[in-house]
Amino acid sequence: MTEPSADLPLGRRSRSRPHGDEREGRILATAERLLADRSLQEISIGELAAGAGISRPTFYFYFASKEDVLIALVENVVDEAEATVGRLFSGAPADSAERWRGVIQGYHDVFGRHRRLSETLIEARHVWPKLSAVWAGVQDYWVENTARAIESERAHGNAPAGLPARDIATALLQLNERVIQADLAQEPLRLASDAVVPTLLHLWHTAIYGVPPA
Amino acid sequence: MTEPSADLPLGRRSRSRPHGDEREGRILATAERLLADRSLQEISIGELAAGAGISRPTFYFYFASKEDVLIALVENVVDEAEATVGRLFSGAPADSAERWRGVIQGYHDVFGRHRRLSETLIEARHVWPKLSAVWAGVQDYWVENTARAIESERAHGNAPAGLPARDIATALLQLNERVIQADLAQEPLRLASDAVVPTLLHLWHTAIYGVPPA
DNA sequence: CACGCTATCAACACCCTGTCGAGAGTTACA
DNA sequence: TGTAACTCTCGACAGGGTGTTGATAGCGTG
Repeated sequence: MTEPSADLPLGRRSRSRPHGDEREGRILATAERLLADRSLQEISIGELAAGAGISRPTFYFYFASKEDVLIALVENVVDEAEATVGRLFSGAPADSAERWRGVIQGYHDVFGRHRRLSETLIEARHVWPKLSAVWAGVQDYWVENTARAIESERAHGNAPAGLPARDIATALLQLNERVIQADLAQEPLRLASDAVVPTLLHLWHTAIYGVPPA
Repeated sequence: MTEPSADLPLGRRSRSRPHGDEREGRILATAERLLADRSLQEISIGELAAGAGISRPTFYFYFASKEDVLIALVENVVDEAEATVGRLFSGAPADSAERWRGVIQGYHDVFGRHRRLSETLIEARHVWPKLSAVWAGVQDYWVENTARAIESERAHGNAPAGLPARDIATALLQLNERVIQADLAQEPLRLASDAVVPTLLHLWHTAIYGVPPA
């Protein structure tokens, strides 16, 4: 029994809830608290357990790994982002430049509101495959919406035809991700915080319409 | 003596070379070989040492850490990139669209030629501070050159004035990094390999000139 | 009240890192 | 040529992390 049996839902063990839900919440809260100072790699499962007032083996009763803790944390942020940005895609766009600004600003705000967690997410994505899949789903949702919006602008004659809308949308969202990441992590080479949204908007607007924003 | 004395060059111990240079080369070769299958995090120093035919403590005679091995490896790729792309900035640009295509293509080719190593570099950047500093220097060199080229296009009346050239250059290079990373790592959400250069070129061209490439 | 389920943890096996100290081999030169 | 210094090597250790096992305590329910 060294390898995990792949036919069980590995995430957490049980979904009945006598009162162990509180423990679970305490583990999550501890993780978010410790994340303020150190990366997830530097935080041990022992610390997470101690912070929640349980022993290390008990941690494994609630989560199969650190990765699962992170995923649970990330799901909240993702929900928040969809609530903030998703709205902008569904409503009728009054002014298109304003719509794109809203998308970029929203993306920037949500990540900024959970700075350390977002940083952790984007860094840890490459290390943990399950997290990677979760994040890919989120990205796909945004690319899909963006591509549809670009096509709609083209159909209305507001934007010229050109490269596939989905390709442009993919590149633009990866652009956002990287620029915002550099900002969050205060990387040595980054845009000044207040230049992030204008610069991104410039790239989005020229890429979509062929002209800079008004 | 638990903490390292910070006044020594920690990278390697000595610079006389009886024949230990060969060992050093074997460690690097082993690292590059093992990197083909697994991430650097998954490769232990014991394996690196075994691959080079030495014991684990002996590894520490040549390198202070795995990070230093990676940095040594990365320096080669960086030199190659500067040789390929740097040339394009110094020569007089015949056709400007061609020049930018050359920059993007060069960037893409060099990374593609060292796929796994580039992937490792970009993922590991966040984990290891010394590597992070090395990479920041490289990025800065490219941003500087790109910003100068944009300003030169503006001065010649080929590109309109607008946002600070350095901000645009920073965003564009981060765009490249992220899009190429997704391609190298075969992330689920990525551009098709042959769409990478055209799409990037479109974003660069519209961002700099306000119009799509011819 | 006894069975099953939730919840808990001490102890274990294992792997990884980095260091210490004792040496073997080589060179340099007195 | 003997010895001192320097290069290079590794066994053994200390310390820390992960994930599992197996024993156990309490709770609810038929």
